[in-house]
Amino acid sequence: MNARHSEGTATPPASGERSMREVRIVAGVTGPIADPRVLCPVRDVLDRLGDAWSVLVILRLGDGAMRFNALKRAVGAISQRMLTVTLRSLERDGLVTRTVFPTNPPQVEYALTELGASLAGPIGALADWAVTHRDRITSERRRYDAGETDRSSP
Amino acid sequence: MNARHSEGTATPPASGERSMREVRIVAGVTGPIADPRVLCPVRDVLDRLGDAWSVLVILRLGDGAMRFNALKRAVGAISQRMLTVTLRSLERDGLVTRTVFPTNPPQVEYALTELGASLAGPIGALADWAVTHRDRITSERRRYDAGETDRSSP
DNA sequence: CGGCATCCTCTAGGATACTG
DNA sequence: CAGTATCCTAGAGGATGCCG
Repeated sequence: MNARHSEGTATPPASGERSMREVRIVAGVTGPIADPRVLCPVRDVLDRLGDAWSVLVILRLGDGAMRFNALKRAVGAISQRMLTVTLRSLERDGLVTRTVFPTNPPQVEYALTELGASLAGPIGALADWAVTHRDRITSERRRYDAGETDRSSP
Repeated sequence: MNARHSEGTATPPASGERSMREVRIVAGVTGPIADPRVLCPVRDVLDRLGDAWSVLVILRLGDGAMRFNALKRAVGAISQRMLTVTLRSLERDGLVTRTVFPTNPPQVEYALTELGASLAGPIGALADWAVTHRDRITSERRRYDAGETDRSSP
């Protein structure tokens, strides 16, 4: 057999949870999208947080202001270039402040703005979901990879 | 002057909100990261949702099961290839089901699983944040781009 | 209708080296 | 210390064409 069944048709609105439909409306996804980069608030945020390092940097700055190299060590495998690029873009969006102390050698401190700190909510929601469901996803993934022959053999 | 001040040092824990530090612990970001793709739950989810189309597809499927081409039309500017790729990977993670009806011509229906539907929470949180702060970000961005000369001229 | 397979492009991002 | 500049590669993703 080639078809995989389950759920049939619907999206269960779940018990006390928010409906995906409601979220779609809030997200402004009501018609076809011309360009994935425009007109969708959720995509805006994901463009902002979806890159490899932004969230890791934000989480580190959540503990308080840090200087460039300390931040680099704390984050880990990030390259100097990417830390610079990431911080610039976070600064541009008003999520992070950059303060230069004209000492010698120079000291530069980065810190979350209130706007940046307010991301704790959304990021926390993602973290909770991830922690709750990661085992499930891992097993689903294994199952899928195991039954791969279903797709090619009749 | 070259330094931009604000906030000084700390991350305000805000009124009744969640602290970024707590989120960091939940996210498992307690030591330096060797590879951004491993050991951080939040990064796992963002790798999953951060691409250009996944969330848009998920939001569409939130209204109920859809066939391939209907979904393609609904989403908009997505290419056939990327819709296929996105759906495969969502299916692999157990977020979406794929049901083949052996009619002629063939019909294939996609639907959210319960696991996929449970993303309404986190995605909703992102959407709310985005809608609330998008104007602020836009203006911050404009302000930054305007004062750009500060960085190069002494 | 619902796909693969192929080709081609463009960007994210690492490595390295130099500076105020 | 905290960058900037340059070079280079891998992978994301569009366009196109063929197939059951």
